[in-house]
Amino acid sequence: MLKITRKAEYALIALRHLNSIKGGELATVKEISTQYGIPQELLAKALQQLARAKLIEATKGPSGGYKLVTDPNEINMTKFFEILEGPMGIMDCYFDSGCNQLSGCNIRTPINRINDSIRTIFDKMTLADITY
Amino acid sequence: MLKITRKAEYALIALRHLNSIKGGELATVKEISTQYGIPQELLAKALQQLARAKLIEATKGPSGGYKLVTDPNEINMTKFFEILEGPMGIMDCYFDSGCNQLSGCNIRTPINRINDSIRTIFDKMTLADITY
DNA sequence: ATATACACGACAATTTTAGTCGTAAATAGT
DNA sequence: ACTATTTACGACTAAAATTGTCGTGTATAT
Repeated sequence: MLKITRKAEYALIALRHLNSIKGGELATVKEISTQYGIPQELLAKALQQLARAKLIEATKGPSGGYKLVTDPNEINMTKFFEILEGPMGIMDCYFDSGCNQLSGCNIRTPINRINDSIRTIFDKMTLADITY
Repeated sequence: MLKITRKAEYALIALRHLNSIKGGELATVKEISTQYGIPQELLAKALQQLARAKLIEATKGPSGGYKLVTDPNEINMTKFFEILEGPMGIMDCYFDSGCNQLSGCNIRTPINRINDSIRTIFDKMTLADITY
């Protein structure tokens, strides 16, 4: 429980990698997947999502690849995870309204407090922090 | 991602229910599952786990049921969740050693920081807090 | 005895996650 | 123009985890 997905894990490794390389340099999916032992296609999908969200930028063709185009201080982990996985909450009722409890849920309020605490942690932590 | 399981959710509802009833009174699985619209067998399993861990106590036979036998202030959420779900970490490498990254994982340290932060939240939160 | 309630392993169904494949589009180099 | 490289992306399959069910057994109050 409370696990992050591999896709998110892979994406985080890749982001950190992109953050570590110099200015305008690009890294390809192939390079990254080989270097860290990550399934190429799965990583590709994750990076495509990050590219759609404008965190990174793609260049197609030979000598293409990805580069980071957002200030690492601006990329917090809530945003990052929600790009890849959708809404982040320990229970769906944090976002959804469709709850089929019969006589009223007795834990919604405390669950939401836990959720808020976790979100705060992820809000505060940026890619820059992940880089040390 | 970062979801808790239904079993844990159900168990939390039940625990809170047990905490809300007076002193020596018992509540049966059937009562609780009916009242909150929870699958009976699944709730039964969760409560059996909590009973094995001595958080609650079972009485068999007619007029039997469960009651809380641990101070709600002593039941923190880390303990609670780990009874039901095993080790709590956003990535397995927080506990396992079997990691098949090739050239060394570049995110282990920050991941562990996140883990520690989350565990701290759950450590601090007890069943008593869940009760308001 | 009987009905009630917990104990528990085995099983089945469902959902989610992980990973693969095929095809298309852009582009650099020749 | 052709080729090799690289991203884009939907469809698909495989694997794993979660969720829910069933059958059987044990304890016990009446």
